[in-house]
Amino acid sequence: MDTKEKILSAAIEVFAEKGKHGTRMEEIAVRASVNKAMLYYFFTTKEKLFQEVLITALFRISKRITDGITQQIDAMTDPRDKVTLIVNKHFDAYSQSSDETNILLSSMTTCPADVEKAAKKIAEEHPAVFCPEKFVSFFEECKATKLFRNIDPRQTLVSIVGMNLIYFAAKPISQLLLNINVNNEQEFLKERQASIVDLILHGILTDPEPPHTTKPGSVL
Amino acid sequence: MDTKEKILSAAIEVFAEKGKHGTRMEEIAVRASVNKAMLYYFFTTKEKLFQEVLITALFRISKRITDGITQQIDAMTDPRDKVTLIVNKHFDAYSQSSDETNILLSSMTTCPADVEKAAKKIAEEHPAVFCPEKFVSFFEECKATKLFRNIDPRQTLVSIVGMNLIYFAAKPISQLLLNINVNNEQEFLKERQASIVDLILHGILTDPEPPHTTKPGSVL
DNA sequence: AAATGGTTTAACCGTATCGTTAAACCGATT
DNA sequence: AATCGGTTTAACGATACGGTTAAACCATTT
Repeated sequence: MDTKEKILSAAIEVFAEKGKHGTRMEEIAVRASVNKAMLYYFFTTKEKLFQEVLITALFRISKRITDGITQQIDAMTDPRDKVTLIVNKHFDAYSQSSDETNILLSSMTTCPADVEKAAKKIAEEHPAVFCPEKFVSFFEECKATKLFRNIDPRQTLVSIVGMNLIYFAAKPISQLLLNINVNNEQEFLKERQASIVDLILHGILTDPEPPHTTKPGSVL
Repeated sequence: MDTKEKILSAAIEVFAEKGKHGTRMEEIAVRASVNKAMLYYFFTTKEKLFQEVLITALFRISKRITDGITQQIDAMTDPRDKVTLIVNKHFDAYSQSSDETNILLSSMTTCPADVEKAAKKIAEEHPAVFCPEKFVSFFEECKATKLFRNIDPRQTLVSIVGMNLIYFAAKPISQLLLNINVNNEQEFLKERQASIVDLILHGILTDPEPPHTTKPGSVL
């Protein structure tokens, strides 16, 4: 791994832990086992390094979601399975890219303008990985065939993202309030994922009862 | 308003905008029209001031939710109305205490330990405002009468919080991805709130169809 | 082996920012 | 009017932190 890569991955770690403003260039240098001046040699300024980190994080998450879905969705016939896949892939992406998710979450609240900039750049340069409209039109189709109730596709997407993100965003509070013993977090995550799928399916399907063929989507 | 109060409310504003680490004591002083030394006179250190701010924020949000619900829930007979009320009051609390919500959101990701500490303190000192168990037992009752499906009450609560918080946490992204024109945000918020209620009702009720008596819960 | 150019280093600079301090202010008490 | 305690101020450390620089290093080319 060359120096620039070492810096970038150390930066992702530190920014994930401390947030944009809590991060010190010195700490990134130490964690990358690199002289501090190297950060400025490759990235010019903290601001620019952070933006590169943010773009990388957002890109990785989006790619994970999109790739996971596009690889499997065509093999499916039952729209119920497709919805399940969409929900599961969101959850997987957030739980598997936890550093990237943390960066995104903290940036959305402390520097939303940066997030907007990063999102716009990715949408421009990689339109294939950023495709909410695909989901929207899929939902529209299912509404047309009366398989889905009269729901707002965009709102539903926001809700899916919200339910999937919340636990990662609010770990301390959810654990405290809901008496989750952190010992078997794995177990809890599985239940959480299943619960989201269940709520969404019953929330949007006209007739949720018929069991769908398989249980797709990886679980951690 | 005395000096200490002036400092605290200025601090809430600044911490909400800039986050814990992005906030400068000087800026709080200026916004409170107070000499910087006064911050240290009343709060000793930035760390302690922040913790007071965090506790205040968490308390206000919790109180808003709890008060709103307890005032109206007893007048209701239909459990559908009660669920609607619970969801609506969460949404109202987050959208009305936007500074406090921002503080909570940014702290959860950049300093979760502080949030945990604050939450524990409130749970100890004000057990009445922190009552997730009430919601849980309400859900359990409705499950017993077969009015609710076999859902996990704790997971459902987390989902309610998640769907209600996500838009405030992720404004830039949701707006960008979902083509929401910020012009009529009010309109969007109403739709968002209604959509969450709809999804939850259909997601957890055994038979969601019978229309419920009134549309309770304030809308902004 | 000299030169070239990308890479790396130690040492340093300036300023932003947390926090301190000693004195002044000022209303209430005696 | 003297004093006393809570409050406020201007000025001042100390240092953490972002960023710079000039020289050294070193692999490759000529």
